[in-house]
Amino acid sequence: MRFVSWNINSVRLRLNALKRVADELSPDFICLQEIKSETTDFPADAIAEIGFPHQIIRGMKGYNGVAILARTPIAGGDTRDWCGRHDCRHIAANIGSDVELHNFYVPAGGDEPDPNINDKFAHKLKFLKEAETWSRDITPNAKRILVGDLNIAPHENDVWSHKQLLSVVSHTPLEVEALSDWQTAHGWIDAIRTIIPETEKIYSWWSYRNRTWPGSDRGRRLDHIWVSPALAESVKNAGILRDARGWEKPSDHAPVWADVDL
DNA sequence: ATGGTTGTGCGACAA
Repeated sequence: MRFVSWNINSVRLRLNALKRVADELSPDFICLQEIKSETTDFPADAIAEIGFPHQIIRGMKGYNGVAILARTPIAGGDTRDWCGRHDCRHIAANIGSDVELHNFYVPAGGDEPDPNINDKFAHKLKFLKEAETWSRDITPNAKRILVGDLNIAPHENDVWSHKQLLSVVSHTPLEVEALSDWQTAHGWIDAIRTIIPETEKIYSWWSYRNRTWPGSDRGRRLDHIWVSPALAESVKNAGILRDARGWEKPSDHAPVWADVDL
C-alpha cells in the first residue's frame, strides 16, 4: 500500500495539483494537512472523481484542517483534540481490518524559539508532549502508520544548513529533543529514513519567502511518515515528490510517500 | 538585522 502525506496549503486552490499527485504517485491513501476549508466546503465530489471517493475530513474556516483520502472504504478512527483546542490538527482512520492511520498537523510555532515569550512555541511544545504521552499509552503491538506535517526537521541532513538553523523554529535542539521523545515513546520508525540514509540531504518544504527554488535549495524536511514497531520490516520504498514544489502555483510543501506491506 | 511570499477572505493573521 502506498501512503502519501502532503501539506496542500488550501485544498480548494490546488485540486489540479492533487490530481497530478494522484496520477504520478498512484497512492492508495492520501493524507492532507492545511486544507484551509470547512468540512462542508471540502471539494468531496471533485476528489472522488480523481479516484478517492472515501474521505474522512476534519476542517475549519481559514486555518489548519486535515483529511484522509482513500480508494477503498475506510472507517473513522480515534481522533481527539490536542491542547484543549478544536483546531483540527489530527484525524485517524481504520484501514483494512487491523491497521490505524494517523494524520497530524503539528503547530508551526511562530518565529521566536522561546516558550516564555512566544505562546505559539509554547503551544508547539505542549502539543509534542501530549503526542508523546498518547504514543506511550496506546497498545504497543498494533499496526499503525503516523504521517503528517510535524513542522520539525530533526537531523542535520534534514535541513540545508544545520549551523544556520540551530536557533530557527523547526530545527532547535528543544524541538528536536521533543520530537525524539515522541518517537521513542512508541518506538515509531522513520519510514523515509529507512530507505534514504541520513547521510543524504532531503527536504520536503521550501519557504515562499525567498526565491530559493530550485537554485539554492534551502529546504527542510518537515513532513514525515512513521510506522509502529509491528511494521518495522514492512517499509519497502519511500521518497519525496520534489518536483511538485516547482509546479505552477505550488504548495510550499512537497508530497512525501512510502510503500508499506500490510 | 531585516524582509522576503502565499493563503484566507476582505482585515489581519498565520505560516
